Amino acid sequence: MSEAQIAFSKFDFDPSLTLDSGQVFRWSALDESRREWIGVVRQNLLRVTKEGAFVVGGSNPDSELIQSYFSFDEDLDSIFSTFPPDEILESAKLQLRGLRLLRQDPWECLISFVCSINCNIPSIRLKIENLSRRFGRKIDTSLDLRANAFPSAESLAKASKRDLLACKLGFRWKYVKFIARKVAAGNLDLERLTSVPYYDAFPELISEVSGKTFGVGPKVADCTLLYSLHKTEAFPIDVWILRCLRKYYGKEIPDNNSESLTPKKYFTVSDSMRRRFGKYAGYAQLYLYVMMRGESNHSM
DNA sequence: TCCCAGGTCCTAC
DNA sequence: GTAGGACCTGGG
Repeated sequence: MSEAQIAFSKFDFDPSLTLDSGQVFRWSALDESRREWIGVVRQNLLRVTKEGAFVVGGSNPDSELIQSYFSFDEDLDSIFSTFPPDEILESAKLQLRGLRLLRQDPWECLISFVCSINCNIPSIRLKIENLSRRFGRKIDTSLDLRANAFPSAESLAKASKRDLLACKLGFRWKYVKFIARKVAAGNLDLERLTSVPYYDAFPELISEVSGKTFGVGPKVADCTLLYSLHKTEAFPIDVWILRCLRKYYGKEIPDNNSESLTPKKYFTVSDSMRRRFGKYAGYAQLYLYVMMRGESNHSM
């Protein structure tokens, strides 16, 4: 095994909770104990435990990249101390100690959540794996397994409908291709959004064709902003969070009995949660989401 | 065989 | 603005 790039001992970190939280789809547990995980981070293959990360394939990333990926620059207790008194969140914090928000590659994250549209988690993973195997660069590793980096925007922009369908993208193929072309052409600069405030970055991510949105709606945009660009004000609303809010924060949800989530309602609910939880609302979202999945025992 | 899934688009009001 | 249906496809 390679030497540890970075030791995690001084950080509040639970690999199982973090890497199987639904914010990322490229990690697998190496055994039943779920203590060791293997996954792709940009061009590298990493083995991760509670104690540290080991590079087992690809180039040699500096430890800053890994620190940043796990957001070790942020202290979870300090973040929770910014929330208003909240029994539900306090309970989630106790249950989910060591769950961290990641800083993924924004391009991969965006396409991953496009792949998530009307899909369950195993199916999302399959799509991302298929795309990587077919279009991504192979990662050299001494381990007895195959690993590929996530494909570039250029390679997906050039991909044919036939090839994208072969990756089991279904109707999402046209969204992926459209967004890939936009990024490859330089009309959407995701890295630049790192330094752009949440409210300005959000509309830039919503892709449009002649005035109409196409492929990236508010949920996918918010997931990308939160899980990769680290806009912690983002509060993605999906069916699980909606169920959670109805159950615990019912008063803040307009027309509480309707299942549908119109764009206007999305912003109303999301903004209301941003006002409630503040600058780190996205951390609250992550904890509430994982708690809800755990309650229903329906994850994976 | 049928039903559902970390949404989004389209159409008809 | 809003509700309701369609959408590819793998897995229960």
